[in-house]
Amino acid sequence: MVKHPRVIHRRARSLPIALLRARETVMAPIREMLLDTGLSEQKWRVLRVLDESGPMEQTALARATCLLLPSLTRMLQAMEDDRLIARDQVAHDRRRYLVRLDAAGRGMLDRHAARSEAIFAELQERFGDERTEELLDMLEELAAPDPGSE
Amino acid sequence: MVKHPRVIHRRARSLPIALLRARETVMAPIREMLLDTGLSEQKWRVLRVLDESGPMEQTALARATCLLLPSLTRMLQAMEDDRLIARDQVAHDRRRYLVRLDAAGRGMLDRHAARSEAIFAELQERFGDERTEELLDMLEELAAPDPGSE
DNA sequence: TATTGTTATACTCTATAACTATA
DNA sequence: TATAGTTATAGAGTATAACAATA
Repeated sequence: MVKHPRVIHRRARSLPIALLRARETVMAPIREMLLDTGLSEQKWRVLRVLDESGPMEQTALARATCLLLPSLTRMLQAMEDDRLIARDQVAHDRRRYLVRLDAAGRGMLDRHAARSEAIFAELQERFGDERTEELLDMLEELAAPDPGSE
Repeated sequence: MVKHPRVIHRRARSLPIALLRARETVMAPIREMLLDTGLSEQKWRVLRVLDESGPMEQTALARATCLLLPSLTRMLQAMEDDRLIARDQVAHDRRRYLVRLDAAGRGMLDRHAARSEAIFAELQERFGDERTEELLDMLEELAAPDPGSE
């Protein structure tokens, strides 16, 4: 007599949820920091990506920040008013705009760079330098589109 | 003559953004799957956590799903109407409710278990079994509250 | 005809505070 | 007095489609 295979039927631990929880933990002190700035987490992300990767077109920026283009459009309008970013129309294709950091955005990043790096350093100490790098490598690989698609 | 140390001023790659991008990549096929169910990502998360960890009180469930208690309250009300979950008042403390899967929720999970597991298996193949486990371990450790606080 | 970015709209979740009931 | 959960409310982001301008 063979037992029915469906015994307890507990599923594997969830990678998306693990990623979310890890992110919430890491973001907690950053969120606290952002209270002073009046910036949403998303706008801060826009600044960070521009700082990391330099000027980008909006479609690319949307991908890089994990924001939808319509959401990004409105954020950029507000951020442009606040001199956080500036947009330069591309000469040879006037549909496109190159988004870059503007004075207030650069200032915002500079003012919070020390705190932001301290938060990360604290985490690195808790988690280990090598493992932190390893984790970042794995996450980047996980997010990379499968080779051959670009 | 010593060069000024602030050379290019490029910041370290961002762990929160890396976590977000990885999550978006992993979630993409799940989101597609959820289109059929009519469930939001958050409600799906509630079901998955209950499936993974069994019945829980609402405050614990809010923590586990990374949702705020007021958001969770309204989601649970709708999910209760739809028989996705049920709530049992705790006998010895009538402020508390134990949330558990109900018939429709169990059915929903069962109907999508195969697809959900296939998505994860595909990822595991691309990424390697061991490294996937390792990644999950690291993420859980990262999300763990520092020892001594509980 | 396809692509870049915008506008419109409905909806959901976030976030905070104030509240109820139980302990 | 403190805690579990609810309600209220404002606001921001999500998601989809339709649109304008340009290529």
